[in-house]
Amino acid sequence: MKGGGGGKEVPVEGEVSGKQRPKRKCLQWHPLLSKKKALDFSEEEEEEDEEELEKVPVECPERSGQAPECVAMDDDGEEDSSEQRARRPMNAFLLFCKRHRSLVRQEHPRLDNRGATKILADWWAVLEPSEKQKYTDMAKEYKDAFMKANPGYKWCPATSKPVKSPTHAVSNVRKKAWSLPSNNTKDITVAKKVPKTDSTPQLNFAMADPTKMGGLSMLLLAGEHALTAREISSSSSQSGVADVAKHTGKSALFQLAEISSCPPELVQGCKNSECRSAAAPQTEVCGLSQPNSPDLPSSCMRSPLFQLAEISSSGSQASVSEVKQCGQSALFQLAEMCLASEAEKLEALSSQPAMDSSSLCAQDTAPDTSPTMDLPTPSPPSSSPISCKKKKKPNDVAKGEKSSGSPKKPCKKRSSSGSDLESLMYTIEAVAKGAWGSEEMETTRKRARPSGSPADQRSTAEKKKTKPKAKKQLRTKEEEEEKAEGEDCKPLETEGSLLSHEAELKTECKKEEDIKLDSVEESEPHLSTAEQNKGVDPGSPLPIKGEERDLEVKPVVIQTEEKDIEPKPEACGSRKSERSCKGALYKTLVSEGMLTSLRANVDRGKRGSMRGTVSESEIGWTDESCNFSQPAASNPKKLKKSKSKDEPVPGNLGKLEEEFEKKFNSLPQYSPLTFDKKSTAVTKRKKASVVNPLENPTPNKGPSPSQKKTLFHKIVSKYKHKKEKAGTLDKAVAQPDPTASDTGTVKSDSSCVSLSTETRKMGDVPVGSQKRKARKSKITHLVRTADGRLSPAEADKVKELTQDQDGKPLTHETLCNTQSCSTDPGSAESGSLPAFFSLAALAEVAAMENMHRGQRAVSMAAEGQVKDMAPQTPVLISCADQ
DNA sequence: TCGAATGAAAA
DNA sequence: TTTTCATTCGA
Repeated sequence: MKGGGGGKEVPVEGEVSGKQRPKRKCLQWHPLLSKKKALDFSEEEEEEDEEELEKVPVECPERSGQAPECVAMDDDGEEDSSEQRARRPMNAFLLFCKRHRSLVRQEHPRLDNRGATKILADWWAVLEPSEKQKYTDMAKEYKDAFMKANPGYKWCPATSKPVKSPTHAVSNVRKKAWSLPSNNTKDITVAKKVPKTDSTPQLNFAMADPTKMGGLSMLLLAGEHALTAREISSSSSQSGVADVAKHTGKSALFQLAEISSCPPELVQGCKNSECRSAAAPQTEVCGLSQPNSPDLPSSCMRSPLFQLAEISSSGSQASVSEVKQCGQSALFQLAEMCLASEAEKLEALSSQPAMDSSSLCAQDTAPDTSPTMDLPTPSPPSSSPISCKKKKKPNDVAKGEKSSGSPKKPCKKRSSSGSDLESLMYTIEAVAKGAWGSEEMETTRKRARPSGSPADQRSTAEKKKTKPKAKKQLRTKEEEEEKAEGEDCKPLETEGSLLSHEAELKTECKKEEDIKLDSVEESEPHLSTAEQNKGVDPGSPLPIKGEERDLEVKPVVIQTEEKDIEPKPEACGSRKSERSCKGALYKTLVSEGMLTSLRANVDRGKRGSMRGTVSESEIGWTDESCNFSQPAASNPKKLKKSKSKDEPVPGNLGKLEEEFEKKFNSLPQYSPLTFDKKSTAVTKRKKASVVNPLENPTPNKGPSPSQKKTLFHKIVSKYKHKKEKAGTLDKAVAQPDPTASDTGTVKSDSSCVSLSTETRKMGDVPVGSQKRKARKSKITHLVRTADGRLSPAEADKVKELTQDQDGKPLTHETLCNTQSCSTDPGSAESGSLPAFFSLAALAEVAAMENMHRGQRAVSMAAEGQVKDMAPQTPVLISCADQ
């Protein structure tokens, strides 16, 4: 340990830091440090955050924190003492690994890091020079920045430490590595704040804890909202809720939700009290994270919107048990209020019976629950944040996959509850209007500004004002959902409407726009798919629903929470009559639930849980795939943001990191498919199998499904043409092309072909240092014959894969069930598109399992043939599964 | 704590 | 030329 202390200089606070821990030894260097740009965000928020952080005694860094210079200082200090050393900057490969590991893990949940690393190495090897160049440049830039920050930095600290002892230290440091970010953050924050608080840095440091980081990052990423909320809750007094609303543009409701959810609130409210135990103020994040732990990872992946939702939900989750005590009340109340007001308006309209919702919940729950599991973990909070992090993750994973832990339910509900309310509101209105389509949009907008509505009268009026933004967000979701419903009739329109919604949202929400958009985008596909899968019901019921709902609306909301836990067959039964029309509520809930699950899965990035839920997988991939397929690819921003999720980066840094992340994110993230295509490596195949399904969904975002099909054909045709030229196209890198999905696919295809040749070369050619090369030879998974046959070694792997697939079936089943419920054989088309993606994936899997040729199937899929197959195959599969 | 990869820097 | 170490996180 360090002691840094001594060395450190840290003054008083240092003492605190003194406790600190060894972490400091290696501070990670963060590019931001050098830059230290302050975030755009209000500093205040940051400060508060810091303050909160501060509470935690952190490390010494404080000093470093004070000024950017400090960074250098730290570095120096580091030199002085091993303690402070900055971490060496990551090289291109590491950056690549960092960026893609999650993907690999997603694809191969079972795969451990080693395996993942191997795969990554393979990918890296396959990666074209131009592509690599990006990472190389990034690494260089990173290094340069690092060096600037730490002029005297020596790669090998002091005398090479004897491997072990130093190593240990290092290892420790590594884990703490995050601390570095924290430092950076501090620095950054410091730069901003420097003058203000010395202590702040310390806090940041605390944040540094991986655990916190995750949580914070999540929160931060989610948006300043959380921060804002904190401020508010914290009573910083600086900004009132209204102010916050202004800043964030959030709706009051939203804010409330956040607050309720937010630890800060808990903290304040309960701060000293038990709540804290659940989530300490500093730990708040942890607290959140704990419950959300699964989320954390996901958060990375998620879009801001999701994060927000999570936050709200998480808050509730975190406290789940506690929440009841502390948190939820406010949110729920608000929701109720809103509902009531709207209900009044809509009275005529109607609401669905709780029953339906419950039933839906139950369905959703299954999938969702797994991810949501957070609750169980909560206990851990007491433990240090770090512990929380790791522990939780595992838990999450475990839970995610199977679990059905009771606690989960609450989470879901909560998350859904908040949004549900809004969604319900919208839905109701929409129903009343009777038009889900474009009109809905308008409706939602109107709602957004509830002022007009009678409800305004209520105390909620204020809230409403603020709400609009939040509502908008929700709306988007709702709209999507609604659309989804409507999709039954008009699938295509949905997208269009979404787009329009987005546009609207943008106008209204300045700050959050991006985030929302992202979220929206993400959500859209999910929702649509989910809804479709579920099989939405007949549109007819809608009107009816409205009527019934009126009365029950409130109850529904409340019930929702309670019901979450319990499926409540009763409700289903009673309302079931309406069953034909699953209420919009259900959908909403489901959709939300889906989202939640997705989030968790996504976050996890790893685990097979994703596979379990199609939607989840879709989402996860979506993000990634987006890069490829989406035209959006051109817009790094969105992608980046979404990607930001990927990076678990520290919450504190949030802002700073964001910038850095942007850069980092800007780095192309290649889909497994790409690699697969490029390299036929078996491993990749596996991924591809998974990926394909996932990717398919992605496209959804962009073009409508129908369009996709068309595109597909186009692509195919293009592909053929291009193949000839392929050589040039080899790169097949994803996103770079603005052209979007089509291009991506095409590229991949072309790349595949061309790559195959090159790939082989690559494979043959030694990639890295010769040393490594030797090791590489060891790598079996890569081995593959030109034909695609597996080498013996591969065979083993294949087996493994098969097994993996075996595991997947459950997922499929679940999907199938869902679909079956929702989809009627005939309904197909609307559902088919979304469903089919997932199905396609399933089909692939099935193929894999059944076929020794699985490989081929995969390759096929990769090429895009799958798409053709997908529609049909899925059905078959579904049947089989069932 | 190891390991699996690659790369950069130091020894 | 060889070592370290950077990231990641399951065994």
